[in-house]
Amino acid sequence: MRKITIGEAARQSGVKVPTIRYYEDIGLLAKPSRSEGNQRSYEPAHLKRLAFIRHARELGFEIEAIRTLLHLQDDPHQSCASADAIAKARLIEVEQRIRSLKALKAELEQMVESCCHGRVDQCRVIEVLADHGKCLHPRH
Amino acid sequence: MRKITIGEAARQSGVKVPTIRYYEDIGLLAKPSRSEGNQRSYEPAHLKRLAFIRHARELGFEIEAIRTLLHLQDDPHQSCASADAIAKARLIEVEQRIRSLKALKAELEQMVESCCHGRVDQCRVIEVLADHGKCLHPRH
DNA sequence: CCTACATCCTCTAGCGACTAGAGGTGCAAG
DNA sequence: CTTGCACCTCTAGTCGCTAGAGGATGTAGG
Repeated sequence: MRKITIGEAARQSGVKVPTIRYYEDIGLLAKPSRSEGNQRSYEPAHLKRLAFIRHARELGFEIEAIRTLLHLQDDPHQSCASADAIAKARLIEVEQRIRSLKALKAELEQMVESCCHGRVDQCRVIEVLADHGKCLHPRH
Repeated sequence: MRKITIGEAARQSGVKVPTIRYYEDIGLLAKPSRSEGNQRSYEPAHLKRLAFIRHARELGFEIEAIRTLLHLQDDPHQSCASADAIAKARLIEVEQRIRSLKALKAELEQMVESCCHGRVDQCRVIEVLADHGKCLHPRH
């Protein structure tokens, strides 16, 4: 049998040991069997699950979304419309976030460029922060 | 005198009432005087401060960075190098975040496009999540 | 067999930046 | 005078972990 310890599972999956225990606590990862000395003993199925979770987290999916995706994966006869919807929602979020970060970037660039490199009372950085009206775009 | 209640300060600054109290708790906003009935009573200086804080939060500065920026603002003879450094650091963060979100966006687009719109067992969305190797870029 | 040491166990508390709710008081209009 | 909103304090919850205490287990070398 190819059972491994939590430390080894962490190494192979790239998910930290306390995080693996946390995922078990919140019911995202099935409880593994235990060794005689009460140590967790993981099987390949757990590792697959961890890889899935890690990948989804890297893509910014929330835990609850991942829970749904895992349920979908477990029931392969279901329509994948829900998975599609979750991914699309995430895509829209990411697109919005990029747009708003780009606006921020422009604002910050302007702030930094116009910094007087002198004393605070002439500093554009502080000034712009104090007065939203001095921004490039009134809404960001 | 132009003293206002916390509710009015919230309306004028766009910062929610509990958040204003929270800023007071953590020492970001000076304690206002109180009315006879123990209600907070804000002056224009508080509103300016709140506007500054709100604007900085919108630009994604952390509370501790804002604390530093506020200290700088209070001492206008200081060099603005620190303010400059804080803004530059934030700019770099934002640029990195944009880059990584763009990579995510590409990944998600591919996932969504290749969704079979059928059953889960043929679904690319689930499949890609389960297998990082199917990503556009091995590192995202 | 003993010792050292890494790794494991459970449990609680902390992070940042709020947000929600309970239970009570103040205040202004009808 | 009562209704009803806005205010007060306090505690606890959110998300997704992370850190640390205090103890048990497992393994490698002597």
